[in-house]
Amino acid sequence: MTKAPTVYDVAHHAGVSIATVSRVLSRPDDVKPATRERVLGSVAALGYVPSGAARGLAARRTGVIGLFFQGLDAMDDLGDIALEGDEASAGGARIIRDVPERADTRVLNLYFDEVLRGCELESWRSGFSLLVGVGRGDTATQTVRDMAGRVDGLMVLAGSASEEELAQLSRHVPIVVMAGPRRGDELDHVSVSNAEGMRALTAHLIDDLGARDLEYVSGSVDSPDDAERWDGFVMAHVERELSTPATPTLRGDFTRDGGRRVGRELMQRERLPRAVVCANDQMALGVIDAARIAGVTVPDELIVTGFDGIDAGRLSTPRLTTVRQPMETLGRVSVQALARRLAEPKLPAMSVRLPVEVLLRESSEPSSTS
Amino acid sequence: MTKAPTVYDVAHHAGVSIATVSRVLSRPDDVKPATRERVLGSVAALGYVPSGAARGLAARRTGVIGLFFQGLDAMDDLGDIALEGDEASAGGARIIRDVPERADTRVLNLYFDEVLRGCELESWRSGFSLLVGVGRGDTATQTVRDMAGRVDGLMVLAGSASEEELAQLSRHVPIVVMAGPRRGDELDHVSVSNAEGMRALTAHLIDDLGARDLEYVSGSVDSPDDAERWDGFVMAHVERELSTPATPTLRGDFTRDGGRRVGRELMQRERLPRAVVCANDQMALGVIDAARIAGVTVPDELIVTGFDGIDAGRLSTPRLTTVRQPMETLGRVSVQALARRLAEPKLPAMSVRLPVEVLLRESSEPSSTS
DNA sequence: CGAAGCAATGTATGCGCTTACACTCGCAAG
DNA sequence: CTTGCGAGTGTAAGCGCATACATTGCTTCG
Repeated sequence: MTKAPTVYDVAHHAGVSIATVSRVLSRPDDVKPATRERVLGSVAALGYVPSGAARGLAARRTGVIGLFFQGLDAMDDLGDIALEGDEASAGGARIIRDVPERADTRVLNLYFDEVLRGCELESWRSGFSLLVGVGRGDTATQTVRDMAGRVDGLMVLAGSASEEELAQLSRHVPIVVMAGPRRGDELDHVSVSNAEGMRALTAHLIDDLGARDLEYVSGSVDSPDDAERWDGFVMAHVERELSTPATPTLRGDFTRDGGRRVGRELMQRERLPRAVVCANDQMALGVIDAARIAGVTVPDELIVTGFDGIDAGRLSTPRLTTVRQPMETLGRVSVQALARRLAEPKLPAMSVRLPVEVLLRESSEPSSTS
Repeated sequence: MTKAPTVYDVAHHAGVSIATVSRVLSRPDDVKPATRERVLGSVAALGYVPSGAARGLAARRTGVIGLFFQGLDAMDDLGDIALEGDEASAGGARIIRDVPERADTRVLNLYFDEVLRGCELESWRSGFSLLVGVGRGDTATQTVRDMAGRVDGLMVLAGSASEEELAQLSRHVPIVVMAGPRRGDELDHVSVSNAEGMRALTAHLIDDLGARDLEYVSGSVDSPDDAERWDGFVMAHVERELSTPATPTLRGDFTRDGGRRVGRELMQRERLPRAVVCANDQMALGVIDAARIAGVTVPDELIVTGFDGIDAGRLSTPRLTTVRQPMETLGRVSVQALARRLAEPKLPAMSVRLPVEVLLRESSEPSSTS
């Protein structure tokens, strides 16, 4: 934490000019081996660490790409965590009998975790560092602009920023929109076959399992993902000349609790639908919770399906039939798209649509499979 | 993507000097309201985005903190993902009958996901951006130095970088070591009560459940976490004047597959131990897999316990008894520690030790609880 | 033996901002 | 009518690096 050495210090120590130091660090082959070794020796001796800011400023690129997304709702009511005093705090272990009913207070955002992991992975492979930013409420605009000012390229999860905002920012840095519908813009898009997946799943329920009365549980009116899934649901019906309401009748909020609530409402009906098709896995798990409490067996009395393919659905009982999104792949491909755009800025805008997998599991399948 | 406007452009457009523009953006109150509005108008009109690099260089702080960790093993053999052509690729949906036995090829690193989430959360709350970097093999040193050069502070997951490396880097930026044992260094540490937790769990198995012969499954010789957990295991034995081997006899590799392998070996013994205490959850789940295949019931014939408290253990059947680490809290507290260090650089090195929770669930408890 | 060419290194400029300091007012106090 | 002062703004000096261009010292070839 003393004053950090700079190129000048290293140059002086090694008896060369700063240009040579810079070259040793960026294009070592342009320097005579003897000098190179000497410079590297000085670097090590002084503990020199190049300033990313100065480097970025001079070179006009930073080697950092950004990932911006909307924060979790739960972030709002997040308490402070006391940072203990200067001395080591006690630590310790508490024993808890963890019965299944204990409320799960943890904030889960499994969807995004996987996307993030894909981004990390691919950033590493491509030699970029990854700057992760979450926006929340009114600071969101500020945050995303700030990020745009310090990265070479930006990936934005659909819905995290307004289109105008993105359009403006895209004049500074290339932007890849993730998991959103392709708009009439010039941005690069990487998305997922939401409609296709939901359509295929719905078709399976109708054609193969003979279900006729299906209910759709939506997560949020604003979510473009949800809208596309609903479209797929409707499409499968229309193709078979079956009718659906104009808009989803059951509304959750993408959370397990929301699913439970919707499930409870459903269980009070005098007649259950054959299948409940949920816009995501968490809500589906919630519906299954409600069914279990009401003594309704899944899938015999009620088929429940989800969307996303999170781990929790693979580990639940019964395991959840779902449409698995390639979330990690989404992250990876987005980074690749960005890398490509950076390499060739004048390519026309591209739009990649990733295929999904409909995973048939016990929450929908006849028990023979189990 | 045209040439980006700079302070000069904004200043000219608003008819002020660049200093005023800068002030409007950093300390708005120092500027007369009328001028401020005019400048903000120009900013909006030009779509000005300040350069993070220039800002960081001039101000000597960037508002970015870094999180560095060792990459996943699976990163090595990671195939390429084809980025489709310029036109929209087909997308689509494939239907798959997902029987339970299907291999789980996904790379899980649930542990780190939660720490990362905690860091994100708290960074956002503290007004920092988070730069995430993974190191892998020989590029690790390069990566971490690079990060050190562009952040105000750095959090390093224990074991991701050598102590000398950290000592050197800490002369440039404050460093917080996460989840590692406190060394005799001047770095700030945030860690978790590994030994305490394992000791409490082991004591419970011995005292309350009457287990006498316990086996410990270690994950890696190099892991300081593992070493501490082993210490706790031994401690509980020593306190009761029971003996243990000098070093763990069963070795997994922290993966579920590794746990399965160890489990298979165990199942071939003529006499099973009463309990298998695993150094993490994934291995414990693998051991349970092996037990199920061998027809051994958990917990009646064999008690299995894990460590970490990942979701998969909460959702498994039977649910896994484990020691839950406050991983998200670990991330959050680390950010706080760093923020505090940045605010008051000359504070003495601090060491925070977070408490853990021993979660008793059905993989260890008599079935009456179930 | 001299000119040309090349490899290796040095010199000097500027990237876009922050900030110490200088400066200009307008106004209250002397 | 000065002087002093503070609010508001401008001037200018870097921050630490990359890089275009200049320079140097060799080698090579005519």
